[in-house]
Amino acid sequence: MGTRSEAKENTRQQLLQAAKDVVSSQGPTALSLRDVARRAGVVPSAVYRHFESRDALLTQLILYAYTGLAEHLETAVASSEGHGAWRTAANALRAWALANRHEFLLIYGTPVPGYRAPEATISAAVRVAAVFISRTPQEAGPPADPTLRKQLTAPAADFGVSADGLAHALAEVSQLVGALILELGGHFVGTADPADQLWDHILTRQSLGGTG
Amino acid sequence: MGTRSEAKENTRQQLLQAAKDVVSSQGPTALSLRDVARRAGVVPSAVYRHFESRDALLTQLILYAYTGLAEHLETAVASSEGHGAWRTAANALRAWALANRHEFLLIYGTPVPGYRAPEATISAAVRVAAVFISRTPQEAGPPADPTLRKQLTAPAADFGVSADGLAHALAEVSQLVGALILELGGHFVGTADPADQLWDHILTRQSLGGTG
DNA sequence: CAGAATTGTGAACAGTGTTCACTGAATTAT
DNA sequence: ATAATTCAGTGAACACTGTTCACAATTCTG
Repeated sequence: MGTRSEAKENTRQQLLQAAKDVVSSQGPTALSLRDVARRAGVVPSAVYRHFESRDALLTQLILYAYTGLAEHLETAVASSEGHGAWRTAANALRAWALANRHEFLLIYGTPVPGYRAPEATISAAVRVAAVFISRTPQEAGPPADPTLRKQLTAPAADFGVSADGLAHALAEVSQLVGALILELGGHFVGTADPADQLWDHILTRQSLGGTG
Repeated sequence: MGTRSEAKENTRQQLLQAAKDVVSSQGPTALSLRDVARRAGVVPSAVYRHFESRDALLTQLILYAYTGLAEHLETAVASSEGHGAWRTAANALRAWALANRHEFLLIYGTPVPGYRAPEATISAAVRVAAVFISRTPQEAGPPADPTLRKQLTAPAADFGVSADGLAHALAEVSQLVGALILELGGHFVGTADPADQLWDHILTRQSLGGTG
């Protein structure tokens, strides 16, 4: 230790860690650049040596949230591959969302203003999507419309599934994300709260879905 | 005119209108109390004669968003009652969400920090939910688990449907909201973008769903 | 008409993100 | 080895934010 670039990396990591702590416990709106600097033992303007702006710092946190979720999902499905992989992935998604609600909402909640996804974030998002897309049953549900199939054929090829399979996956993931958003937003209070049973019910519906 | 209470109502309405304009065009994070005061031609501290805080002002906007959506849905289904009412409601939901994205995210996106739903908001939320719940097919999808059915029986009675029907509605609404959240968040870019066809596909799946 | 109530004022406070001239030490070039 | 350059970190400033408070002015009430 002792080199300048090492020092730079150190305080950068301290800034990131402080920012993660704040977001994880209080959410992104509570993220103050000055507070982060304070926690890292540095003056506010020093943060600009490492990040272009407060939003750029937040963008980094979004990236970490994506990769954290992707790794969580991948290890979950890896330890129980085969049948029921979709259910395993779905349950891992919910477990992660409940344990990291602010990070989950950072990804799937209201987009942060002026945020344009950088390349690294996109690939991390694809990692998350791939876990589900590659584990969707091939011939479940009604076939996609010709227009939809045409739209999805190319991207489906990238994931190694059929257009119908991708359409199926997108529809099902929408349901999972929607249920979690509603649960985290307290929209099930008065009906399905806690939402554990409803979640199981949704998974059962999904595994029974299809034309036959 | 000329009375004090009328004047109070006037500036209050001006403040609300200004706030609505900002949120509608730039989203809630761009809502500045000082800016709202400026637009209403009043000094910042005067806002506190009408609203407890900036968050209280935002809460009012959430309420307006709820009632606006509820009215939109109700008129949509009223003008085409009968068969296909669910599809009509769903399409009205999407149309409203796309035309009022910030308001939609105000309701279903990341919850604003420190927000506790007041009574008026809850009843408006119920209005929205009721449009869908009362139009769900009774015997579609797998039956709910005993635990889930027990949980949902009482609230289902309030809506005049069975517990299974409510479980069905909650699952389907989750899918609709999830698809819209993902669409508005740009998560379909690269796959189902624009998402019109995927939306239709989801609605078709929903109308075909069920055990028979 | 006198007194109470309350809408709006203007100044102040603590906080925010961001910019910029600067310092001092580590790196590189001579 | 010495001089030049790079650059992480500093501290002061700017324009902004939400919020509070003593005060003025006007309307309502007894």
